[in-house]
Amino acid sequence: MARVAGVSSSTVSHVINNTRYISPSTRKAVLDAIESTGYLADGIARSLRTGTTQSIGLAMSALSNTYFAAFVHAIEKEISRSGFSLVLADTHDDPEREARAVQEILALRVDGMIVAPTNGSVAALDKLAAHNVPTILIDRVPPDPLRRGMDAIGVENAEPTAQLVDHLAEIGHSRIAFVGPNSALSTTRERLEGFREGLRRNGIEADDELITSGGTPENPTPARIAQLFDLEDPPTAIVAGNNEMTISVMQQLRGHGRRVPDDVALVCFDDFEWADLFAPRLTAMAQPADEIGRRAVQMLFERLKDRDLESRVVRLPPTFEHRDSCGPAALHRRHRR
Amino acid sequence: MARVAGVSSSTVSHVINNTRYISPSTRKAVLDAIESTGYLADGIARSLRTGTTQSIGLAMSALSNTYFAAFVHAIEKEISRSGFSLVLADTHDDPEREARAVQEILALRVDGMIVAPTNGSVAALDKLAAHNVPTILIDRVPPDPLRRGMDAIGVENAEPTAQLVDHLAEIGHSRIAFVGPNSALSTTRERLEGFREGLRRNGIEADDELITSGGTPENPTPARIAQLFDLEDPPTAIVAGNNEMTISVMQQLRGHGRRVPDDVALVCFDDFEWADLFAPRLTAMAQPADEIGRRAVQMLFERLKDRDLESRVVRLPPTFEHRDSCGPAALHRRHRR
DNA sequence: TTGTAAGCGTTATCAG
DNA sequence: CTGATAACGCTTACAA
Repeated sequence: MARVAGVSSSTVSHVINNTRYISPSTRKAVLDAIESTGYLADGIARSLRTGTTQSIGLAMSALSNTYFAAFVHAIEKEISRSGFSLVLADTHDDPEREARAVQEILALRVDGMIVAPTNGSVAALDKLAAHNVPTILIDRVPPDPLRRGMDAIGVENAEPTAQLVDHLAEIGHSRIAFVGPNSALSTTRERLEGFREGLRRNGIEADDELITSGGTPENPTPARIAQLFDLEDPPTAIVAGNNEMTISVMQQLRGHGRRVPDDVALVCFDDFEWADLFAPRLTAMAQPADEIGRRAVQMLFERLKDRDLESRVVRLPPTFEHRDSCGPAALHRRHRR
Repeated sequence: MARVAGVSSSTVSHVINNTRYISPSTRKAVLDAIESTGYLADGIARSLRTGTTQSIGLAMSALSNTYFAAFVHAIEKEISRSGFSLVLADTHDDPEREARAVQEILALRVDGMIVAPTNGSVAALDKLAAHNVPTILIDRVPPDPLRRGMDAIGVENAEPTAQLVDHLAEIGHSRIAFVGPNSALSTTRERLEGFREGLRRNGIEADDELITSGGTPENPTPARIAQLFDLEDPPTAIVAGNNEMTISVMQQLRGHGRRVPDDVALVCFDDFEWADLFAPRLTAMAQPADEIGRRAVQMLFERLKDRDLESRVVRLPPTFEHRDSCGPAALHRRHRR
């Protein structure tokens, strides 16, 4: 390549990177040679030399969960704005697969990482910390103090879930169920806590029969949800703990021939893009997924610039999308204070 | 690293890769050293040396389009099964951004690529061909002969779309509109062709007023759809050309106060995971996205093994999901032959 | 204004 | 059975 332009390799490097003055004539010669040969600098060799890959890794159960798609979208957009590339690996919310995913991504020597930790992900986080890779935790904000060099960003969970319960209580429900995903996730724990607080402050006694979260191979989520309807005194309202659970609940409801909102009220954490367009129009707590993704990337870039930044934890509020999966809006208004 | 284990760097390399016999004692010494230092081989240096990165690139408008999420999911799963990593870039269905995306991914020296070409993507494909990167085209199968070293996989478009029209004609519709995405995409062209064939074979004259595809800045898709309802003789049935269009149509329908299926029948190309659970339950042509994604990866790996393979083009059939967005099923049966 | 040469961390060849 | 050493394709002092 240096040969075809008739110059030295360092000159080529300098014109590509604009890193020192080059006479117009030789610059043109090099540019022409690049054009004609279709030359593209080898990022691998460059990375080996400079120690930076201009790429960042993303590890989450990104693809099984439609809600995460919005995250990935926002993250990709923000990253590519800076000319960085995105390396993606799915953790399937399993600590072991997560560790493997992180290991693989790390081998590519990404400059930074964004991880939606699956609780029990000490192995993966330890590895990240050991290798001193700037990391942003997203969605699930661990309660324990953050490791050095890590930030976290996610949504508020407890109070908004309590508000969902408030809403159901206001319109007269007291047999309220909670259907959550994997109970080891910090988001689930916080939402469940909010659920209990909601019951408490509305004077409703908690009934553990109405709380189900996580699935096991022997008793998977669908079966757990179905059990709710076989109770002697079944729930009249359900709080779905996330996107996936909402779908699961709807499936079981259909299987049992119950309609929303006529037979049972449903509110959910996480919104759907199409929630307005199809019936039942779900009343939901909508996460600002776009902003969370965008800010996660920004925080990462800030940390890339200054690796000694203090660890930061950011919580963003979700917004209450009031639709009619708890019954027609008119009915609610009647009950409101 | 070699020092801490008290051996040479080549020995370390050989124990990591199991590439020649090492005495149990030294092997143990090396393994211990790896363990204690948390050493992780530098993939960058390795790649520079071996010329393979164990990563493959994916360029599609992956994230704006929910339907593609299923592709990405399937692709990621299949790739990680082989221990490869996934580098992702969004093309936003724009040739220029696509070229940039491909360039960036190429700089990372991925071993192969999967691309959902945005028609007009000659630049990107030329670059791929010039750099001799094994490439699989997915979703949009170009009609022209494939470049050397490229395969293509996608769904059948024309006949299935004609079947959608058959269905509408059978239950008595003759004012049938087609709402398609970007008309430059091969999928759109094929589906539109199928739409026309469907009209033809059902003895319905095509009315160009009822065909809208692609949006321009001056006349975006929502406006185009809205115009359909302002016609003197508006459509009584609509064929949505993909996922996104289905949502757009539903939005406009709501804006105009028309209900599905009571006021207008709707069928669509592309299915939704939740289509069974919410009303209207959409009658749809469901793509085997999982299989397409999986086979795309398999084809790529085959080509990685043998770069002189003949170019292959694979078309998979979608399945007709008959639900009730054209009116209750009973009504249809009455009209069926 | 440009060229020379060292070195990034591996793997592969060749000796021993 | 293991160790030197060259080479992968860049960037960056340093020299000219």
